[in-house]
Amino acid sequence: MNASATRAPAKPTGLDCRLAVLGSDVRLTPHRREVFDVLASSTDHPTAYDILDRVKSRSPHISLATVYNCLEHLTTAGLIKQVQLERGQSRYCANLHEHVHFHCETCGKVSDAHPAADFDPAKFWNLPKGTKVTRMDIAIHGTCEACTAKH
Amino acid sequence: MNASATRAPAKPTGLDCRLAVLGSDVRLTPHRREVFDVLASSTDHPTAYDILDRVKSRSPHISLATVYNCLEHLTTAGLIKQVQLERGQSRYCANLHEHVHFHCETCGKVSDAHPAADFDPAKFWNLPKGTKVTRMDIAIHGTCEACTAKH
DNA sequence: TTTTAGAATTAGAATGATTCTAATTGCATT
DNA sequence: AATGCAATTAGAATCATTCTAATTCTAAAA
Repeated sequence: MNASATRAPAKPTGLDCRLAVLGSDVRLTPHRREVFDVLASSTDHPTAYDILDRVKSRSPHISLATVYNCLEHLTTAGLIKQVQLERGQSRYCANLHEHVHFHCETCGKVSDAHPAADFDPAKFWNLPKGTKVTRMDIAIHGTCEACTAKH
Repeated sequence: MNASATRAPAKPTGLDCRLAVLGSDVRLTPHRREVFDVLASSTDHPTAYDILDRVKSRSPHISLATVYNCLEHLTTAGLIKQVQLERGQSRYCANLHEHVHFHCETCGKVSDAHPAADFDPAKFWNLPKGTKVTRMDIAIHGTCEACTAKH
């Protein structure tokens, strides 16, 4: 799957440098870096197409296939998260803090909400003993502040 | 969208009977009833194809399009819920109680988990004042009891 | 340096799930 | 019995994504 699996680990020089975050192991090629940067500077949970549009301003020739490829590698490496709020397009987000997604059904915007410090979600559901939790996807749908105000 | 919008409400006789649950308003045609019954007697969160297979034992000529159509009407009426656990096929469920979905990443099974009585999810996330919550989708991914035991 | 092998990138084809379309059938009031 | 809308159907179309095969790039080996 990655270089280190099929040959001796390369010395990280040039493109082969890796982001040593969270045990990730991705070659940070220019495109992957751009996709990551776009996401890191976005708070609106863009779709693959949104990301393509934004990256194109720097790399006009990047293809949709490459965007998907970059997103897959960055997701696998744990640098970004894929978010499935409804059927159809996936959205992506670079906020790695524990958070939930609020989706406004009126204006369509998606924002992050962070849990209170003492929130321990697992204990609120009666999961059978022995169940292991690896991740939770929590999506809250409703009407955001601004849309509620406009009533 | 439904009959009552375009003509005077019909007296509920024959196929035109409606399920007076939760303010819903669906014509309960034989196919819709079968789709609903299949779902009501399933705990495994079947996909549209799964439902097609099961309904076919009673109605061999039912088409996939009709299954989708029935699912849409039942969902709109609030009689069933559409569940999006991962990208790809949607799943459906007739459990209308407040619950979350546990998805075992090892065996793929999906089960319901019910929250503790004192669970008030909204207060755990710092949503801006004025935000209205209409529904929450909570999916927990991990390893189920049985798969953990097999280790 | 040149070579070479594996990755990355690309355009376009293929896939999978769902939605749409147009034609047909069925039901319930006129 | 006639009429009109809703339900059903098969198949086409669509959408998002994944796959394929060809090309280009990169970094270690020679």
